[in-house]
Amino acid sequence: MGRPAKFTHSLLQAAALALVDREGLAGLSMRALASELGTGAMTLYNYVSQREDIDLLVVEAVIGEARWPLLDYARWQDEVRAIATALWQAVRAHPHAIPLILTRRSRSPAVFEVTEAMLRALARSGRSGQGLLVAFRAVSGLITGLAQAELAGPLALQAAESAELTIARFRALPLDRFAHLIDIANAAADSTADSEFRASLDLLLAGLSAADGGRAR
Amino acid sequence: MGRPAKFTHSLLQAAALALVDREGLAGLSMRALASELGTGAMTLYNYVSQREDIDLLVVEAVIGEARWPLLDYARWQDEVRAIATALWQAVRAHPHAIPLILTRRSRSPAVFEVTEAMLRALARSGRSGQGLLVAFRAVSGLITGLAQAELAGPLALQAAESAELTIARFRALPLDRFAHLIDIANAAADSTADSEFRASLDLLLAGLSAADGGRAR
DNA sequence: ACCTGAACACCGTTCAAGT
DNA sequence: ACCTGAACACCGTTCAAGT
Repeated sequence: MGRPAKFTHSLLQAAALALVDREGLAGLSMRALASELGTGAMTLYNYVSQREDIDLLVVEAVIGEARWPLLDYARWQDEVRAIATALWQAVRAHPHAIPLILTRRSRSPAVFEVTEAMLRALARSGRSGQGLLVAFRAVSGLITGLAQAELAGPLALQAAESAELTIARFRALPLDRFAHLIDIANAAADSTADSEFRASLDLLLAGLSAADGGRAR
Repeated sequence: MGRPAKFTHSLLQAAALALVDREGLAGLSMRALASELGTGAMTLYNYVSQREDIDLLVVEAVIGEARWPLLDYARWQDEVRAIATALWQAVRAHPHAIPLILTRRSRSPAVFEVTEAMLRALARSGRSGQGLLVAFRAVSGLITGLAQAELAGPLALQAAESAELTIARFRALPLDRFAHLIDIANAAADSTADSEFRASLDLLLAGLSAADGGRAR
């Protein structure tokens, strides 16, 4: 007989994202999420079939936050930039969730919607089929790759380390063997993640604009 | 008094990578790695200080496998492509390890060496400082981003799913709302990850070649 | 110095039972 | 239909003790 459900899918989603934002990824367990909702762990299995599904809810919540101005962009490059930037900002607003976004394949409507919007903008360059696929791979690869670089690349900050300390560590390397690494570590000190994202996206857009629309492939 | 050590750092490393390759990431636990080496879990703590260090050993092992021809590349673009491709292939040779490479920050000599080599090649374009940093972010972001796309992007295969089934799923989407998504899903069927990597790297290299070397930034 | 078993505080999930 | 506690097979790690 129809007992009304105690929770909803989107309630779990919101609670899971809040928990990750507050406690970090290690704090996201079935037991912790359940107690956040005032129930026992097994209750969650009425809404998801496995732990992994909770991760997907979080990914969907983050990507679903991406919003960009719905204008008639005169240049397709500006439209691509607007969508890419919106995704970048949504991801960066939830740094603890980044590993999930990097490693979980989501097939939620929110992901499909933003993907299609990005493809629509890229298609205005005259691309379709494999040319469009490659352009999409390159742009979305750059977004996730840049988010990843800050999280885990050689220049990423150690957990509780200041930027100064990171640079100091690089300055301690042998100058003759790691001259360029030391150079960019210094440059990173006067730089922001946002400006690096903007500039590297511009590099890729220059390449996308120069090519023939991928039709020759 | 000096009892000889039973294992070595690099023995752990090799065993950990072999375990991940064979059993997947979920199979890499302190207990499993220890029993692989014929000892108890606690013995490992004589070589690493925490579980996380095992992950770093694996990342280092994979990146350390990158090898490229040490030629006098006439064009810096070809040198960048050679190093980027070597990294790409090393990563793709160990698909189970990809989530670790995406999420663990490694500061091992192997990572520093290949980073410096990449920077040396990129610097030949006339870049230094922030221009070099951005070029590096873009190239390495593209490598990890493309590896990630195959693992977890919207077009990634489900765990045990055939390419045909993935495409069938996309074909079932409403054509009017997801026309481009369906288009690239079809294109992906006639494409390989290697060719997509090559083509998207070429797009970025075109952008890097067109720009002024980043000195105007 | 290096090795290691017992024990502790977690974890996801199966099972069986409740309404 | 939905809820839930007990129990099971894991996990990383602390502790204390061995050589």
